Amino acid sequence: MNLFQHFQAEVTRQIDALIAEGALPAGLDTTRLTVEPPRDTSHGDITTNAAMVLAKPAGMKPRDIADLLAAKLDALPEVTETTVAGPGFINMRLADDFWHARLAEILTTGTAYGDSDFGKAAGKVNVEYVSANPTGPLHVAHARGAVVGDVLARLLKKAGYDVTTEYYINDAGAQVETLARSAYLRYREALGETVDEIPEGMYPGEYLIPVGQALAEADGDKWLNVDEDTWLPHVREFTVARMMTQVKEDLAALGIQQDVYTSEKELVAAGAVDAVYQTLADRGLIYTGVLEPPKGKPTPDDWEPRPQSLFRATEFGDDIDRPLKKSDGSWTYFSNDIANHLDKFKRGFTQMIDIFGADHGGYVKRMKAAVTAVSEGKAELDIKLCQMVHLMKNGEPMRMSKRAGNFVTLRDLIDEVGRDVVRFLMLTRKSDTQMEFDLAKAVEQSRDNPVFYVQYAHARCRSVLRSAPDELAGLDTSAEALAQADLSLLADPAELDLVKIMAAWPRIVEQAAEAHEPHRVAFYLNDVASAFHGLWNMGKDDTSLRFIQTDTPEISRARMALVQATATIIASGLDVLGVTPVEELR
RNA sequence: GGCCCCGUAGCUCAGUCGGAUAGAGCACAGGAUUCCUAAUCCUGGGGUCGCAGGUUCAAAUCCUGCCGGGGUCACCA
Repeated sequence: MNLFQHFQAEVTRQIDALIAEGALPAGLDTTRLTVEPPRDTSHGDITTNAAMVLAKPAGMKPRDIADLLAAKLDALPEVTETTVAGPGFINMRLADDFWHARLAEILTTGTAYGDSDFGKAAGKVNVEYVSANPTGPLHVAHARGAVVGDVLARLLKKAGYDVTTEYYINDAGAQVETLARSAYLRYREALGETVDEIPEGMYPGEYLIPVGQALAEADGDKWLNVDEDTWLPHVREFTVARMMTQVKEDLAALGIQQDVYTSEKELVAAGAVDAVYQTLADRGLIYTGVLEPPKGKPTPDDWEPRPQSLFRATEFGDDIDRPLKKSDGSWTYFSNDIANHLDKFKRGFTQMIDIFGADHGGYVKRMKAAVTAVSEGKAELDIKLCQMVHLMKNGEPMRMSKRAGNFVTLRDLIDEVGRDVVRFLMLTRKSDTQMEFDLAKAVEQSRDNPVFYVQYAHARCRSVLRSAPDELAGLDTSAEALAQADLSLLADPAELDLVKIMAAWPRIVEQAAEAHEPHRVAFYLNDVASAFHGLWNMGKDDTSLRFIQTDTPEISRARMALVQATATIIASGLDVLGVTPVEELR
């Protein structure tokens, strides 16, 4: 249960009661009313701005409304204390029983705690991420987008959304042809020819050597003495397929497997682009025009003012109208991507989320404009831009050149620090701010390393639970058994504080999902771990606060419930992040 | 020059569809070891929320204009 939502409904009910009594005028709008945790916990457990929101429409002073409402709320069984403070906040303190019930709820629900049907009514959501060109293995630069997209999808699922994850394969266009020509050189090499140097503009990477070998093995010299027109389509298919296999393997190493892979080439071949062009043309959204060269910077050498097919993106909030065809008459990348998004809309997605790198920032407005146009305003596109990640080692920036033998591929990074560490650390910053990723800190076991810090808290919990049966005469530490413990014995403020933080998890899930901000989960887990470590250390100063009290088994049992719940919450959060909780850290 | 993102403590960053006295970690100073270990915790100082206006009961948050950093700017993807 999201307790804040629960009390928001309660506050609204009490307002209705006051209206029925004639104490407040009818017809008040309560949509801006919020029930939240107060900024300062000394103010209470929950707070509402109801009185301030209602003051103007009711034509009353905020404090007067607050006094009326506070008297009503004070009568609720879960509320032990209400105060009116500041400009008209109503602060409430909740009964210990209420918090104990939340603890029991966590234990009986397990890691499903925080699951919600919040997103049920939102319609189908599509999250497209990575979508890297299949011209080579994934680079470290892809790591952030991959993690952000994957965790966002997991988060949305937990919040009740109907989510599909997708990878758009850019297998049309000139770059995959260049890839094919590069692979062809490796193929000739495999058949014994000497290729001194990979020409400028080709892909020189060694990863194409096995591709050439595999092709030679499969087809022998079949493609050796034929025209490019003959071999190119086959070599292209062959190479792209190999590259995509590798991309999928690299993503799998990060724990990512997308639901749907859409091929740009197949969309084009199926006529989807022609169709969307026709649709837009029929609606008068395409015209032939000449674009101005960009101002404020030198005009490109090959600039030629020429008439081209333009999409009226400016009608949907873009800055200029955007070209749909290249000078050779073929579709632009943008055209194909419009077809891609229309295809998603036709498959029933009314909410689309694209995860892009920050270098695609200039593409955002036109794509949103296109989605509005092709869906006639019925679909919504959110684009999350992931800023660059600077790889560091001991505070020194790492040059990521292949020549220096440094890390270049995503796989290298995973091999170096591990999948869980990559996943967690990519979420320790908001996605739209640049971040540094320090390879030394990433594997360090210290407070500096949030992955470790959270895992350590979980391991401590598990450790105590493992040793409890020995020290407490075979105590049953299963969650079901512990939910039956006398939780009223948890009365220390520090213990209750931990419960309160854990009880906030459902709200965190909903809010992070709604905001499309998966990093909030990582920050929340840090808070849970911090509260737990703090409680742990209190037992060092005051042994009566230790979890295991051999002479008072009932207290121990209640505290085991607290520890079990903490492990559960951390595991639940880590599950959203796709990180495995560890049992021990030895 | 246009557009997008960022600007919060010495450093790295949080900050809830606008809410009360703006928070955390690092660093610095001092202190705490029978549960998983001081790999952790506690206490302390530290701020014109880039600048200037505006909107209102209330602005780090929304609007406008500047300053600084990054990205991007027909036909590539």
